Amino acid sequence: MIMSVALDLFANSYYESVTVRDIATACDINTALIYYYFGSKKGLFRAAIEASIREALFEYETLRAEADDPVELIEGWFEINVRSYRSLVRLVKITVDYAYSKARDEEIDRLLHDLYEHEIDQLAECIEAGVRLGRFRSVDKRAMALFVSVHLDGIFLASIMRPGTDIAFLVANLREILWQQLGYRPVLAAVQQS
Amino acid sequence: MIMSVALDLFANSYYESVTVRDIATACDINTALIYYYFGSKKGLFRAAIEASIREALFEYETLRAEADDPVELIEGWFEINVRSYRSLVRLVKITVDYAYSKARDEEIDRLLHDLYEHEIDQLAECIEAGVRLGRFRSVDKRAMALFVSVHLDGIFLASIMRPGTDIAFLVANLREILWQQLGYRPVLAAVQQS
Amino acid sequence: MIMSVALDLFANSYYESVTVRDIATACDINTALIYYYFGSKKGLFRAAIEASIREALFEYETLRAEADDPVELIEGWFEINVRSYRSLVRLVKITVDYAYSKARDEEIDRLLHDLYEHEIDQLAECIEAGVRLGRFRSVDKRAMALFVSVHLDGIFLASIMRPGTDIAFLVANLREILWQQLGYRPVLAAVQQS
Amino acid sequence: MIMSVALDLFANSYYESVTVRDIATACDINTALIYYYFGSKKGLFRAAIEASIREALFEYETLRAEADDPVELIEGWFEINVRSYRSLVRLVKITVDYAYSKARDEEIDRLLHDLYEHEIDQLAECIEAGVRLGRFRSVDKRAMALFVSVHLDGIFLASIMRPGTDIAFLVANLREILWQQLGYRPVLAAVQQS
DNA sequence: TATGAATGAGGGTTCATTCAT
DNA sequence: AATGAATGAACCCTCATTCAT
Repeated sequence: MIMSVALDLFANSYYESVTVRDIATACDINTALIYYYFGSKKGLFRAAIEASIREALFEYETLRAEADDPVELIEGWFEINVRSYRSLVRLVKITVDYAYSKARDEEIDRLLHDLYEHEIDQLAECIEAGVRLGRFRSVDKRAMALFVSVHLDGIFLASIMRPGTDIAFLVANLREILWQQLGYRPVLAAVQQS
Repeated sequence: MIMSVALDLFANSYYESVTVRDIATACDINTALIYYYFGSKKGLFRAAIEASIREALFEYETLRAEADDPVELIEGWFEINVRSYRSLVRLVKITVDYAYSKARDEEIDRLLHDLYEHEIDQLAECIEAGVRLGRFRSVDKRAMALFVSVHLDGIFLASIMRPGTDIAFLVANLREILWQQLGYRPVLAAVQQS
Repeated sequence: MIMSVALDLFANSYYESVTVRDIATACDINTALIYYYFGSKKGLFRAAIEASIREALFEYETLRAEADDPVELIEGWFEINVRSYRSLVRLVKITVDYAYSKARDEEIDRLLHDLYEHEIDQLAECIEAGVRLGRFRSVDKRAMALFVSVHLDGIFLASIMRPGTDIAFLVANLREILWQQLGYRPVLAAVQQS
Repeated sequence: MIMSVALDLFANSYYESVTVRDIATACDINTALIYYYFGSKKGLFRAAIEASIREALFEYETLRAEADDPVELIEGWFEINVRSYRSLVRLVKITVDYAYSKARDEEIDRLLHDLYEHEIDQLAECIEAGVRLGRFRSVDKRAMALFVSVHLDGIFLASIMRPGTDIAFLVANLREILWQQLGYRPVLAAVQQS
């Protein structure tokens, strides 16, 4: 699909430095065809970023449907972020680009806001549930959720800006600190259990 | 100074979407003059990013010269990041741009590496000193330093990507968690109350 | 055809002083179209010079196919040079430009070399044939061919540098001297009278 | 002197492709100084070409003052052209450039015309003298002079356009043909005599 | 006499976009 | 649905030239 290629190209440089011809060539199609499908370069960008956000939202949604236990959910959430690391970093990159672009789009703005809101809501809910179940210490659930979410962004940013960053290590570090903050003793990782 | 204006413009959109004419107009000078001084758009970019990095390094250096106590140094470091928030976010933005630019430059690469290395070294040193003095719990000093540094990047990224982000709050949050992790009780008014 | 217009413009001033915009305007097309077809100004120049050389080679080839008698061939060759004088001078001019251009091109170099080599070969062959048939005095055929070829260049150069030069007269002059050198008495009307 | 450097640069590429900065740099002076001395780029070009023409005229003048015998004069003339070949080719090149430049200048036009006229006059005079002395066959002196002059231009052009051209050989060739045309038997060159 | 700084005009080239087919 | 040809606007950069010193 055209959008997938465009997404990769947009993620690998700037919006402005990816030419429509580049995308067309990468897709092995004619330039004009992109206009036939997406109307404009911006239209293609919007479609691509929307797809990427929806994909990320879908993964979180899926996790929620599959797990129930708060610890399990949080662990699953960390796993997703390590597993889907590539496409998430890509999304972060494109979103940074978008944040500075003049061409704001309400639909995209709402989707982005939803994505972050959703992430924090879900984390906060898990924490609350854990507290309710007496497994976590009582903390400001939203502040803690925001803390984790922001740190994850930091990890993605680090993977962009600091060559040789070990994402898995940083996520593990964050995870441990989170459990400490929540006064939770993990059972020394899922690996041991199975 | 031309570089300062250029820095602002580069930080406020992409490298590619800032035209040399834009910069010249903003500086109220002739386009050709930029080429007279910097040789090329890339040359200007390099000069600007270098200046920004040096400025950040200089602030850290100054702090180190002024303070001695580890807690004081760390508090000072947090303060710098809140105070110089605008120019640091600007640097983060430009650096992300640079990370994806094809035109890598050894000098800039080294400066960026130094900047991060320096930051972590200094934090690690402070933590070690605190541990030696018996004021902090014994922890993996480099992992902890990396944790703080990465989280700070996350805060800057959040301020770019999430409208309405309260940097001061996020930094205070990080600070508190750091002290907790280090087993240190800060004595600062606002924090004491909670 | 774009190339033909470009050829004229290139021939009428320098390569550097003909702007792509000039050519586009003269062709009544858009500037970008030239890049669409030729990739660059240099590309257009190369294409134009190549076409000109091929055209000249083609004329000589045609002559050879049509005539057989050495005298006839040489006379035909003189005729071509008088008849196609405009495009040949144009080629000389462009070639001088090219000789001083930094952008040498193997393909063009070979074509130019071929053009001159071909001219001399053909003249030498004619002379040899004439000698064999006992119609010409025995001479160093290649030196004589080179002599004629070089003199023709001189005529073209003169037509560029000396306003009011009468090409036809100079060619007739050269022709007469050649026949004298070859000990041949032409039977053409105008010449017989003198 | 500035003019000498400019002459070299102009001769080695086009007028338009030599920048005033190039010349200034080559002279190790400031760009503005050229404007101080010559008023404009064109002014410098005019001064340079004038100097070159005068130099050539001076050489011919000198020859005339030194020799008297027609054969000697013609031989001397051939010698000058071989000896000063480099600066003469340079003049030819610059003159071709000039011929196509829009910036015609009456003074330069007259000088150029004089140069050629002078050359032909002198040759014609020599031929006439030789005929009068019974050493040359009776010929159309001006046609013959023009023939030699044009051929020499051809040789210079060939040296520009055909790599590996042997100027000395071509001049010797021309010389021999001239003597044949004049029915003069040279004493098998100065070399044999000494 | 000599210079560094500054400028306006324009040149080659690219690119998003459109149109006829 | 798909394409090759065509375009206008703009971009980076260079250059002849001027000016204050």
